[in-house]
Amino acid sequence: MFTRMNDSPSDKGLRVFANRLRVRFAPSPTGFLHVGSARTFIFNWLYARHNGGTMILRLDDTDVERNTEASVQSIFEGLKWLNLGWDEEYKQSERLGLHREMANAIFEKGVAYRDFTPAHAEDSERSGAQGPWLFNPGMPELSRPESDRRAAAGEPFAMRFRVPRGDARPVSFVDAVYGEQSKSTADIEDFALLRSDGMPTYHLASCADDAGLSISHVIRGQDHLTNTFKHILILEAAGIAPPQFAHLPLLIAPDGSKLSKRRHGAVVSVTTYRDAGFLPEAFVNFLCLLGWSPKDNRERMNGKELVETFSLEGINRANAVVNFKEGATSPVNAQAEETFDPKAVWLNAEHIRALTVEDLSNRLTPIVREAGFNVTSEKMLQITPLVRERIKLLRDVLTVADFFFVDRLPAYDPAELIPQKGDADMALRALRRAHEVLAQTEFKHDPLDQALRAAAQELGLKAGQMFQPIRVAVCGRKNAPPLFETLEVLGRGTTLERVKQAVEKICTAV
RNA sequence: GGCGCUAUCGUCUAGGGGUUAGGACGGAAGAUUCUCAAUCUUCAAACCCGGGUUCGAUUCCCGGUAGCGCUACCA
Repeated sequence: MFTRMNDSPSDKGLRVFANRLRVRFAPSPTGFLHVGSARTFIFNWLYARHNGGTMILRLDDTDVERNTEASVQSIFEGLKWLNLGWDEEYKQSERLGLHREMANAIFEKGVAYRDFTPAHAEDSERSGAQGPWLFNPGMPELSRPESDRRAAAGEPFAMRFRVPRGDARPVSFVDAVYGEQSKSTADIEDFALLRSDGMPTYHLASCADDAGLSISHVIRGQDHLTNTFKHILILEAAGIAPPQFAHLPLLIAPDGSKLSKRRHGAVVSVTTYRDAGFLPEAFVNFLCLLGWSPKDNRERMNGKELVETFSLEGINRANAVVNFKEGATSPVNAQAEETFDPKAVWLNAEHIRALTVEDLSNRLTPIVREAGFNVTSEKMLQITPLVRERIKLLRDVLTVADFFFVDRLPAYDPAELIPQKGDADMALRALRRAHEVLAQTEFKHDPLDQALRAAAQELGLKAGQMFQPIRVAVCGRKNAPPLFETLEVLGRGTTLERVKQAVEKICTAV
């Protein structure tokens, strides 16, 4: 919890939220919503809800060069799909005054200095990771009078934090996940607070806003673990007590590299999961299981259970692999299930089966309609129980139940109509007899079952030998939902028509 | 290069000084229903390496190795 200390840069912007648990998710709008970011959002949200705290969304948009409105929209789109919500919303770019005040306060205190080195035109092959380590990436510090003179002359400068070096000391904090952390100031460079265009850097803006918004717990990716030492330094200089930190292990690709859209494709974007037919609750569940465990062997959990069970103690420290298939193409196609982490797909199927028929039906209907089929809600309600245990992703309904939606069956191989250990003649006999039986049997499960079994016996066929040709005739393929339920939904007219067509198909094929 | 973090089945993980190292996904085999799916049963599959501490380490400590992160006027 932030407690105000003396010396704070300003009272403006430092609203005091009395002793409440407040967390934030602070994405920078430079791309789509990444699965790793989504998980960070979820963990923050869970922590807030579990403890009755406040969830804040803050757009960290201080990098004017890279931010785009499209990205803002795409992040909202992803978050909206997650369907978790948040309580307060801010934009860093609207809080610049606060950031500058903090920078100036630190400068006036003598803990920061101006660096007039021109900004490097950043290039991709920034190999600064080699060579000797520089405590000051820019230029040596100028005397204050000269610094003032050049600043007054209008020369642009970046503002750097002067990290104690000759009198190096350890900077430490306790991370809720990684435990005690410590690093010597001798190993921390003079990082920038303000860019030469006057915009704050991430470090400064983040600290100022976390303080300003009274963030009590900063839960973020482990890539910020070492940055935290800088943040502690900033906070110290500004006279503000640091929040509680909890760093999350990172989500990585099967090859151990970090998730990147360029290298790994659409599987790293949240909306891809939405478009492929994942249930948001299943996706959230899946992400939770990456780097966190309820420790009681539970896998499928709904939102309520997650909120009840979630704790920072359950978070582990090793990076987690999102086990998708490398090099997969568009996930919204027939191979979708091969593309995603198998566990995500399985969990989705689990959640689908846990849905009520009405709920599932409501989620399936728009997908079917968008695919160009006219289907009434009533009919979807009938079809849903037949597909529920056969689909893993919502979109699978299009391939599993297609024959319910079309007027004419797509072409299929007449050989499919021939039953096990049978021939074309057997198929013909079965179908002709089926046509007669179906013409006069009530289209309900039990009567159909009895009549068709009796017919099979009459013809000296095994039940399967009777049913299979009918199944293929009405579904156009061998693998389909149970026959009698299917016929019931299809109705007599369609059924008889398709059986008749099957008979003709065999005749012309022979 | 420097600094930091991490290391249990292919993947996600539980566990922890003495265990047959547990579960899940995926894989294999079988049972079951009119096919498929679902369900059930069974099987294969792991403590990175080397020292130390200890009666005993996968577990604790140190070192190595590997991976990841930071080392930007990106976040």
